[in-house]
Amino acid sequence: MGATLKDIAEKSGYSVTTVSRALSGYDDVNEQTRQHIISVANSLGYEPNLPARHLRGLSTQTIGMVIPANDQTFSAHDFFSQLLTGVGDAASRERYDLLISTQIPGEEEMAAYRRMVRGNRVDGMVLARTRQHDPRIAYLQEQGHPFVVSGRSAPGEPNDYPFIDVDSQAGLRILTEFLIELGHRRIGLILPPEDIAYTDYRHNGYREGLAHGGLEYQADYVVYGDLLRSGGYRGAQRLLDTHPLLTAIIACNDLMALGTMSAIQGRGLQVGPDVAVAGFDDIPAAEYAHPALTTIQQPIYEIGQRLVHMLLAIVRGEDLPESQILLQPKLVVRASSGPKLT
Amino acid sequence: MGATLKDIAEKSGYSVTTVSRALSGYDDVNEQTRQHIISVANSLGYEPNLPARHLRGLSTQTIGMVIPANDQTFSAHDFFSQLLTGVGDAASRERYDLLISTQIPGEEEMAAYRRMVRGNRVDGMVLARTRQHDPRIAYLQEQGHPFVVSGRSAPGEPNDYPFIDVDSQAGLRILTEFLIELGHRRIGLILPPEDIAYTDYRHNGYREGLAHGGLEYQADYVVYGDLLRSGGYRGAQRLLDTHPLLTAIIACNDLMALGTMSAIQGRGLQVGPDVAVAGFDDIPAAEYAHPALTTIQQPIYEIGQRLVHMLLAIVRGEDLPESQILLQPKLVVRASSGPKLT
DNA sequence: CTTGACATCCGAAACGTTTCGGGTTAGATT
DNA sequence: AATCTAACCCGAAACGTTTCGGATGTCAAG
Repeated sequence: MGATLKDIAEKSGYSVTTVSRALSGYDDVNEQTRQHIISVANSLGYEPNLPARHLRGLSTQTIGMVIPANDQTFSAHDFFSQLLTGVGDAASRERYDLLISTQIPGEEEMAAYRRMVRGNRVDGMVLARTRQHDPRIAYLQEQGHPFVVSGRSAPGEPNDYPFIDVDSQAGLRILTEFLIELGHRRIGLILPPEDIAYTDYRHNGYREGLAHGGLEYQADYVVYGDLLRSGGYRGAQRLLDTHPLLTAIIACNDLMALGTMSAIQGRGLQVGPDVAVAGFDDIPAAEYAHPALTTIQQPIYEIGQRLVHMLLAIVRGEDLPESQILLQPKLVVRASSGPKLT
Repeated sequence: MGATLKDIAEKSGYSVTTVSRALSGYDDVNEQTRQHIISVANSLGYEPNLPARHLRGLSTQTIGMVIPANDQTFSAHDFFSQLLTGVGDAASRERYDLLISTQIPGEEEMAAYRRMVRGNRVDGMVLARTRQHDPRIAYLQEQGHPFVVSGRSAPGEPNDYPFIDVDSQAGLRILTEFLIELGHRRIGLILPPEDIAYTDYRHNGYREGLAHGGLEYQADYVVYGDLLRSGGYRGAQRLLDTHPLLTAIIACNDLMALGTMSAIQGRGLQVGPDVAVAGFDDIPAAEYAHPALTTIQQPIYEIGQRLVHMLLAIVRGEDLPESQILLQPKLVVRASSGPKLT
C-alpha cells in the first residue's frame, strides 16, 4: 500500500541507498539531489516502515506500560490515568509513543511483558504498583532491559533499580499523628491488599504514628481492602460492626476512603463530626467529595513525567543524577477529618 | 540479546523453516520434532521478534489511538480515561495491545497518525472527539486504513464511516425540557469550542427544547467554553455578570458544569435552589460532586468496548451488522438541578 | 519392480530499511 | 601524464520472520 524507498528510488532515478541517505540527512549527498528526493518522497506520501527499521535494531521510539485491567470498575483507574497522562505528555515531548497493554496480574501479564521486551517493541518500560517479590522486576532485571518503577519494593526486599516513590510510611505517620492531635483515640485502618509492596510501609507508618501519640496498636482495628471504592465500603462496615466506638478511619487510598464515607453515611452518621475519614493519593475526586476528603497528596502526574525522563536517560546511556527518588508526602486537610474533639 | 529462530535451529538440529513451522502449529512437522523444538525454544526463552513479523505484513495485533495532550489539566482526561479503559479492556480480551500517542491537535498530531498508519504499526485506529472538517478522518479514508470513531461528524458533513455516538441533540433537548418543566424560564448554555463536531448538535438540542417549552431563543444566553473546569467557571461568570437573572445553566460537559458550580458558589449563591446546573457525560466525579450533578449519561466505557469490536470486525473483513450506532441518552437527575420552582 | 501417496523436512526468496565498504567522476596538484 | 582529493553515489549484506515450492525417504498398492 504505502510507498517504499524502492518506489522513490525508481521514480527519482537514484538508488535505494542514496534515497535512504538523503532522507536521513547524511552529508554525502548533493543538496540538489536531496531536495529532489524529498519532493518525490512527499509526492508519494512516503512514511518510513517502522517495523523494518526496528528489525535493524534501531530505536523504536516507544515506551511500554502494562496496566492492570479491571473491567467495569474503571474509576479505579484514577491513579493510572493520572500516571498515564504524565507519562504520555512527557513521552510525546520526546517524540516517543506509548505501547499499552491492559492485563490482569498473572501469567498473561508476564506474557505481555515478554512480548514487549523480547519482542523488541519498546525501548524501555514503566512499571507501576510494585508487588511483593514482583516477578516483573525480576524478569526485567534478568533481561537487562531498561525500566523504571513507580513505587519501590516492599520493606526488606532489595531496591536495586531506578524508581520514584512517595514515602508513604511517613505519609501514614503524619496522618495518624494528625488525627491523634485532633483528639482521636480509636483509629481504624483499611490497608491495601497484602501483596502490594507499599502495604507494609503504610502499616508501619500507622504504628509509628500511634506510638508517637502514646496509643497502643490494636490489630483488630486494621482490615485489608482491595483499593476500590467497594473495598472501602466493606472494610468500613466490618470495622464499625465490630468496633462501633471508632472515631476515625484511615483508608490507604482515596477510592477506599470514598467507600468508607458512603458506609458511614449509610449508617446515618456524619463524616467528620461522628467519624473522621482520611485517604491517600489526592485524586481529583477527593477535592470534590462531600465532605471534601482529607488526604495525603502524591504528585502522580509529575511522577509520570519524571519517570519518562529517567527512563530515556537510561535508554540513551546518559547517567542519572538520581536514580532512586523518595518524595516527601504532603498532608491536605479538608472537611472529612472533622473538627478537633473536645 | 534474545534468541532467534536460527539459534533454536542450530541447537535442535533442524532448519529455520522447520522450527518456524513447528512453533506456529503447521501439521507437516512430526509431533515428536515439534515437542523437541518447543522445549528448546523454551529453554532459550524464545519470544518472536515482532518487527520481523510485521515486516512480512502480518497482523500487528495493535490498535492505535491518538489522544489530545493537555499538560497539567489531566482531569480533563476523564472522558478519555474512561474511553481508553474500555478500549484497552476489550482489546486485551482479543489479545490486542494499544499504541497511544498524546498530541496537541495540529500538524504534530497528523504526523502521529501517519506514523501509525503508514508506518505499519497498527491494524486499525480508534478516533475520538471528532472536529469539524476533521482532517484525520479525511486522511484515514484516503489511506483506506481501518478505523472507527467515537462521535459522528458535525451536522451537514458526510458520515460515511463507522462510528458510535450518543444523540446529544436529543440529550440537550431532554435537559432543556426538564429544566423548563421545573419552572425555569431563563436558561444559560455553555457550549464546547466551535470546532468540535458535536457542538452544533447540542446547540440545536437546546433550541429545540426551548421551542418545545414555548420559550424564545436568546443568543446572549449562550457562551462557548473549552471543555475544562476553568472554561465552565469563566463561562458562568460571564453569563451571570451579564444576566444575573438566569435561574439555570446547562454546561455541555460535566467538567464545565463543575466549574459552573464553583462560580455560582463563589458568588454566595446556592447551586440548585438559586441557580440550577446540569452537565453532560456523567463522569464519576458528577456523582460525588457537591451537590451531585444532574447530567446526561453517556456509556463511555461501553462505547470504548464496542468500538474495539467494530474495529476488529472491519480488520478481519467480517461484515458489521451495524456500522453507525446512535445511542439514546439518559437523563440522570441529582441535586444540582434543584427543586421545582413555585 | 514401478508407481503413487504420504509424512517430514528444507532452501531460498521476500518484507523495507540501514550501513559498510567500496566505486566513479571531475578537478586540482605534482 | 600520473596522482591525489573531494564530492557524490551505489551494491550487497544484514536484521528475523514466514512461506512457496520443492526434496527426500518410506511404504503400500499395482
